[in-house]
Amino acid sequence: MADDKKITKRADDYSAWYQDIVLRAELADYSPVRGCMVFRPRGYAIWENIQRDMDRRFKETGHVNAYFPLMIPESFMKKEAQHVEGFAPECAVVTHGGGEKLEEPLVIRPTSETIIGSMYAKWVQSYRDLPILINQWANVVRWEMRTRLFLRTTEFLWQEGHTVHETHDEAWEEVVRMLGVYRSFAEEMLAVPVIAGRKSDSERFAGALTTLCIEGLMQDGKALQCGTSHDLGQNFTKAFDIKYLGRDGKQAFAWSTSWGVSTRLIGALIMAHSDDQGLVMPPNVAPEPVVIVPIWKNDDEKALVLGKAHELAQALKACGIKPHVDDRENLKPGFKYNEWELRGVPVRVELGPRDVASSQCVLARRVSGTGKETVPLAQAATRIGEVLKEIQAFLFERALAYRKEHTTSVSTYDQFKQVLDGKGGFVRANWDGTKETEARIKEETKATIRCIPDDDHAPTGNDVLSGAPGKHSVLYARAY
RNA sequence: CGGGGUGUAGCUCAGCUUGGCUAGAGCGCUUGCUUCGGGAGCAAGAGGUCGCAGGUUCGAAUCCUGUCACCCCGACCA
Repeated sequence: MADDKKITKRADDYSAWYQDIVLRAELADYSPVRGCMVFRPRGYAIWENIQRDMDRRFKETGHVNAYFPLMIPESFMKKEAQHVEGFAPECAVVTHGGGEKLEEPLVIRPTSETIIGSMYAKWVQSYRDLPILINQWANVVRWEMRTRLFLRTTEFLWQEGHTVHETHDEAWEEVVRMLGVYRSFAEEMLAVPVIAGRKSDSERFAGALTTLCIEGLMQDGKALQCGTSHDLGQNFTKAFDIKYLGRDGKQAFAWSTSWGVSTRLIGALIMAHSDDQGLVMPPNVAPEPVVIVPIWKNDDEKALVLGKAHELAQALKACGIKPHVDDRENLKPGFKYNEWELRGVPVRVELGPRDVASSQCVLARRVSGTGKETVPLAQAATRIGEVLKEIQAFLFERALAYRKEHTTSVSTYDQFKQVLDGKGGFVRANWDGTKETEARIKEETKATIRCIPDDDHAPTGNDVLSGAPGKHSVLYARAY
């Protein structure tokens, strides 16, 4: 009843708010191991929903799943120069096993390009063996100095696609295709609008020629990278000797790609939609899209109301909607309402004796509400289906409006800094294409080039900082 | 690794300055009864080697030394 029921307001302390939401909605918890987190059932359910839909999209684009080992011989990591350099500082290394020191240490995968590359070298002989289109769902470990639940932890879950192609053109097509898959997934399922584009050289994946990405914008005005797709060129195929006999009878190195999204997406979901009342979940990935709260005073009413509640649940299941009947005895309905709101349930159905008597129920929505709505039981399932769609669309539109509001084009460095320190968000500016400018802006403002958007046009103006002719029109932001 | 903070019941914390009797509160938990349409009430109960290790003392949650852990803020990253 006192303050312990409240969660921190976003305006007061955004990080504390985020932490409150994750812990209070029981999505995750801290673990005994520093930097590692526990995915609690409600948080893991979101990941399962993400996996199910994304896996379907991967299969539809011709991919198959496989699984490669957690531990990678240390020497593999060293075969691609930039790759080692990029990942060495954050690798966990196993030095002992079976009570003995290992002859060669094993790296816990921070990503699997190397071990998968070593296998592909065996599997690829001829152009007829290409393309290879494999995805794996796995955990990876990257030693992090500072961690945040879902957004950055030492161990996290993800999927990594690794493909090999005959030509660079085909590989590039794949890179673009998968970024498109990520983009539509983020927008359709997570209701998070994202900007698709290309990373600058300094933000590129260690060992890639080009990294494409989707970037989302959170409610505190900071950007969050939501997925990446890499054109690895022949860097790894040369390092691991992935060669094929071509149509022309000559040996050639293949071209490879990799792409991934992680459980960080759950952090994006939370930060994009939730409010000061708690979690807000888009229906398409919510652990519980619909909760039915039965109301009763005595055993007779309980039997009556619960019976109807389960009937309604059946009707919803028949429509492909997953309902949860909250029949806990010891809690009053009012308490349950508040709890499910904190947990982000999109639609709550209230069903009491008076409703049963008049064959109706009451719908309450977590967002976009115009008060409660009374619906005849016979039409409830259909109506709930409609409301869920409305909420899904509403969340996307609201997030999109926020992003439009928080994307500002600037032509001077003063404006640039003013926007960053003011409303935040994406700042669109011309860039001269040099590392030096990028580094100085990062140094001075903590903003990085999030991406060179797909609609990059030859800029007419000059670089905001250096004043040199602009090469690209890019999006800057402070980022997670 | 630098700066700041915190370790006492499942959670949030009080007690420590000025050592002393059986270590407390609220919430949560268990049992029972009454409640139940927006965070229920009463009653009884369970639950703590006071982060850890030394030291001072007749006596330490409290004082001293050391140590560990975690959180927050800065330098790397999906």
